[in-house]
Amino acid sequence: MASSAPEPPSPRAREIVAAARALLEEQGADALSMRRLADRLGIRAPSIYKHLPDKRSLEAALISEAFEETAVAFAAAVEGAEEPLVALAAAYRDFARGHPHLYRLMTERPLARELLAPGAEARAAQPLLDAVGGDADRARAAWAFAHGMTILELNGRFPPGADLDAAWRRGLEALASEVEPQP
Amino acid sequence: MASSAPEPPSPRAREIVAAARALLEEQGADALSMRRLADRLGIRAPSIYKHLPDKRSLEAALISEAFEETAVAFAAAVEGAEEPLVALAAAYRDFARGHPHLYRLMTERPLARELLAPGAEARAAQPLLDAVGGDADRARAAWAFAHGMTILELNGRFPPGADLDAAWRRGLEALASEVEPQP
DNA sequence: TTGACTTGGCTAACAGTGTTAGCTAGACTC
DNA sequence: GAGTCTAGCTAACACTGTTAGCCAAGTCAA
Repeated sequence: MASSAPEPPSPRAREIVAAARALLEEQGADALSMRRLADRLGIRAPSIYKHLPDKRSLEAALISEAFEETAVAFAAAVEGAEEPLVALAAAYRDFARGHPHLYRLMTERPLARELLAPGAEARAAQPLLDAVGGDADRARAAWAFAHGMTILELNGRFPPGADLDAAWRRGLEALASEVEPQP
Repeated sequence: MASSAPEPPSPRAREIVAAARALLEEQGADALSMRRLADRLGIRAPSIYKHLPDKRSLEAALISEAFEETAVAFAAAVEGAEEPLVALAAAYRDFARGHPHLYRLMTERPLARELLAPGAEARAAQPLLDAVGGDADRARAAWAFAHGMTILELNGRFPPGADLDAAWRRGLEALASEVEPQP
């Protein structure tokens, strides 16, 4: 039933994924075609299928890798921070701005979880849960806010002169504190 | 320099856009190809180009239409509401759940603003600005939160059992009130 | 050393995508 | 009636992901 257990990638598969990463980051998702990827590797597109079952798994490998990187970056940002949520938000935004195409790939479609490295998604999410003291509702609201700000900015959806730093601050202030129980 | 002024669509063009809307809503973005659209209209794909310059404009027409619809729905939701931001958020979420493929089309890529009906985007945004009393920073933070919750839900990114109503409430409570100036 | 098997390339091909060029039947207009 | 415009058509191009089948080179066991 599961389409394919995520076998540990061979060295050659890892080379291919690395080339795909470079291609994606340099030229965006539209440029990440099997033929262009093969070109970059000096081989023909069908040869890629000797190492990876299909394009979905290639993308899943990129996403797994990105989850591991964000897990490290976010944990470092939260560690010892005075305002963990603010620090985490800054790290989140930095990652997305530094890797816009990768960030889009990670978020814009339903996740092929069965193809990801087990636990990668959870490891990336852990620093946020820590930052809000385990309050899952607050964590989800904060993630939604951060993702919304990020993707709307990446997609150029805010007006040109908009002060996005101010909007980030406004949202984080609102979400930073515990909510008092309703009287 | 501008790729093409958005000429007022001919009646036939409007029929084509209507068929595209139905196709999109029923079967999703992947199904919205020029050939499948032509099939539904009983013609061949190249004939569509007699009425619309390209697929981008077709999508832009769908997005314009959706902006007009949301402008009406959101204005109605805010009008006379006790908690305008909460009412607006409910209307926003309802629209996205009722038209998930259309919502994705509207938000997932940079907007081809030059192809949209002039003012459509602004009309759709106005109710939010009203709901937050003209505070642009709060409006952007609220939009980001709502879009984040919406698209992460549509993409199945929250864990299966997650109480999203609670996360929505948590975020809206935080964003509903003015922020007191920092002491 | 030889024979068998595996690895990792290759070409050719298929069905699908958006799009363009060029043809034409019919309707409309002077 | 002649000319022109409209809205369809077929054929084709350059792409996309993917499969089938071939083959040279390397590995390994008898």
